[in-house]
Formats: sequence, C-alpha cells, structure tokens
Amino acid sequence: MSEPVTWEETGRQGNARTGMLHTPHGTIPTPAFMPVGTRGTVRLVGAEDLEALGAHIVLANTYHLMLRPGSVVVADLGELHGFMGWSGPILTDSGGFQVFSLDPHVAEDGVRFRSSYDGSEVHLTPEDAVGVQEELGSDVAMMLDVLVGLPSPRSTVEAAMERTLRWAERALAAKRRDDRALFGIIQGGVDLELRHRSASETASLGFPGFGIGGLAVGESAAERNATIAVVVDALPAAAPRYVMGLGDTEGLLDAMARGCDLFDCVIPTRLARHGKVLHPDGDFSIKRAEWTGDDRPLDSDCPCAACARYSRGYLRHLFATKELLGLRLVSLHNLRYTLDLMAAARFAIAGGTFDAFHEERSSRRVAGRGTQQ
RNA sequence: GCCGGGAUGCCCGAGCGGCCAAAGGGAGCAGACUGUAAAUCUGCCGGCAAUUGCCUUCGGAGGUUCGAAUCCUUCUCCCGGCA
Repeated sequence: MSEPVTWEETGRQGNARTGMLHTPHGTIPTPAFMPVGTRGTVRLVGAEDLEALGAHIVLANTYHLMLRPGSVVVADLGELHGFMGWSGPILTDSGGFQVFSLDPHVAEDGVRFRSSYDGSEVHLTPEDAVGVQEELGSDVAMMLDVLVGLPSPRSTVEAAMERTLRWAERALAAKRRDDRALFGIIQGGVDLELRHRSASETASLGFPGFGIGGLAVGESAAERNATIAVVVDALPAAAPRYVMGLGDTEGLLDAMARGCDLFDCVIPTRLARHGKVLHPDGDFSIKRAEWTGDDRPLDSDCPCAACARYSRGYLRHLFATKELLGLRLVSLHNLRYTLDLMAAARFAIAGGTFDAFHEERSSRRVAGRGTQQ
C-alpha cells in the first residue's frame, strides 16, 4: 500500500528546500503556510476568499469539530471538504493544542476536558483523535500529543515527550483509513537531547510526515532555531516537516532556512481582528491615531482586496466604529502577506537566493521598526 | 409664581464631613497576541514633578469646620408637579 500523502523535493539551497506535497485533494508547493480554520472556517474568510488569496491548504481542529457540530454531521455533509466548501487539502490538528490551552486533566489513557461549549465532560484518547479525524476526512491527521508551555522543568518536558511517544504508537495502531495520512509529532521543549530522542524514535515508527510541536510557546528565537535544527537532523529527508503553530515573519524565515516545509498559525487572522497589520517594513496597528487622514493603502505593493481599494484612514475608521468589514479586510491582508511571503520564499529557494532573501526581509523589518511606513 | 428633584473629571455616572485627584462604564491613547474558550486581554487616561511630592478640580459666590464634592446661605441653569 502506498502512502496517501507524500512529499518530494524539487529544489534546495543549503538546508532550505522546496517540494511538492501530494495529497488526496491535490498537490501543493512547499514551504506552505496553512491558514487556521479551527471550527471549519478561517474566521471572516470564506473558502472562495482562500482560493483568491492563493492558499493551498487549510487547517481545522478535531476537538472543536467533534463537539460542534460533531464528526458524524461533518461526515454526512461530505466530510470536511464538502462541509466547509473547500476542495483543496485539509490538515486537522488532533486537539493536542487544547491539551495545552484548555488545561484539562491528562492521564496515560487520554485527556479529560470540560467542554468549552456546554461544560460537559469530554474524553479524548489517542485512538479517538485518529478515529474522529478519519471521520472528518482530513487529508492529514495529526496524532494526539502532549504539549507543555515553556519554560517548564525538564522532568515535565520529558514526561510529556515520552507520553507523546507512547501515544504515537497507539495512534498508528488505531489508524483505519488507508486513503488518509497520519503525521507524528515531536516534543521535548527546547532540550536538545530530548528533542533528538523524540525525533529519532518518532521517525522510527514510520510516519509519512512529522509535526514539530511545542514551539512558539514562550521560548526565545535562538532556542527555537537550535531545537528545529536538531529535530530536522534526526528526521528522514523525504518526509515533510511541519512546525506547528509558528507564523510570525522571522519565525517562518528561520524555520524555512532550517528545512521546514509546513506551517500554521493564528497570527495573521487573530492579529488582524485586533487591528495589527503585517507589513514588510514592520507590523503596525491600524488603530493608531496617525492614520486618521491617511489616504495610502496598508501596503502599496500588496495586491490584496484591502490594499486594492481602501485607505488606512478608512480602515482605521472601520476599527474605530467596530465595523466588521475592518476585521475582514485586515484578515484578508494579513493572510495575503503571509501567503505571499511563502511564495517569495519558494521562489528564492528555487532560484538559489534564499539566504539573501532571508537577510533582506529580516533587515527590512528591523530597519522599518519605529518608522512610519 | 409655589412645591419637590438635580448640577461631579471629554461623556455617562457613584460618592453625601477626613482613608477623594475622586468608584464604575464609555470615549481617547498605547501595548500584547504564534497547532484560536481570543472582534480578546493589559496599561495610561487633571497639570507639573516623576520611589511616598506639589498645584488646580466636583455649576457661581460667600459661609460653618482643624478639615467640605459632601453641611449652611444665596445666585444661575436644568427636570418633574401645582398654579
């Protein structure tokens, strides 16, 4: 039986690499950024918008969808693809992040949540997580893992990593559908020894792709970069590497430079709802008083719907008056910014200019910081 | 004209002798956000000085008191009721 999801390298510069990720719902170029659509929707952004923005793959969440509307409802409505009107590839997170963000009771058997919707008790095991995701029909399912915040005591990080390893075996054993993929997840905090062990042992279990989890939770950029380097080194070259939850400009560039292929993050959309605009010269708040009478677009080089016809002065007004259109327009802009960053990075890697690109984008943001774009 | 109620910082609104530069909202101004319990959260918000300090504020004027946004007198303006 051949894997339903495979990755092949198409270009390389140093450790940075481009490739094609083949999935049951299409082939996409990597490195790729996945907009986050936790509840089967990228907030304020429809599937038609995602197509127009140039998104290739989106992420949805197991925990949230199993509670509402329930995986059976989703399955009956044409699985996730039919349900949310998106015909491209979909990756689902297992609920592992909710193990972190909702602070449930975690035991060896699984996780016990208090439902954030109706307060009822929800039990989720590594086997359940696989089963629900197969029912949802995502192209790529993620194993249920144990994520801890940083900094944490080494014993805590190690225990979470080892439990994640045991859950990896259980997840693989629970897999039923051979037309859908299941990725393993590496844990171990910023401890390089733990990370190496987690990566090599998870790799030995034979997953077709790997999530690098437990990052972007409080560690420094230097710690993160060192951790990613160690993990990448211990993973098979022919498998895609997905840094979970990473999505700021510097983080994406640093991780791509170290050979990572997939990313997801709420940053573009959440920051947008909070009025923060992503910009090559440094991010800024659209709510700032200085934009009141400004007739320029957010970014004169950006082709997004917001930049194509609306001024900073108008967008600031939308935020000041709490008009929903403002949230949507900046969401579209921030997603476009992030997706375009990935496209430019792929182009640079393919052309052998990624190092210069990386340097230029980083220094431009540093130089632009504190200045009025 | 008479009887009653009220005027508080940009706005609304608590306070009813000291612990009041004065609660709480809102507005305004900044900031945070990374596998979304997040259209959320945090800070500042009279002036000056900037570890506990000073000055000017609670409709106007005057008074009582060691001390008043809080009590008294009076004026101005609002809002009810009766003429």
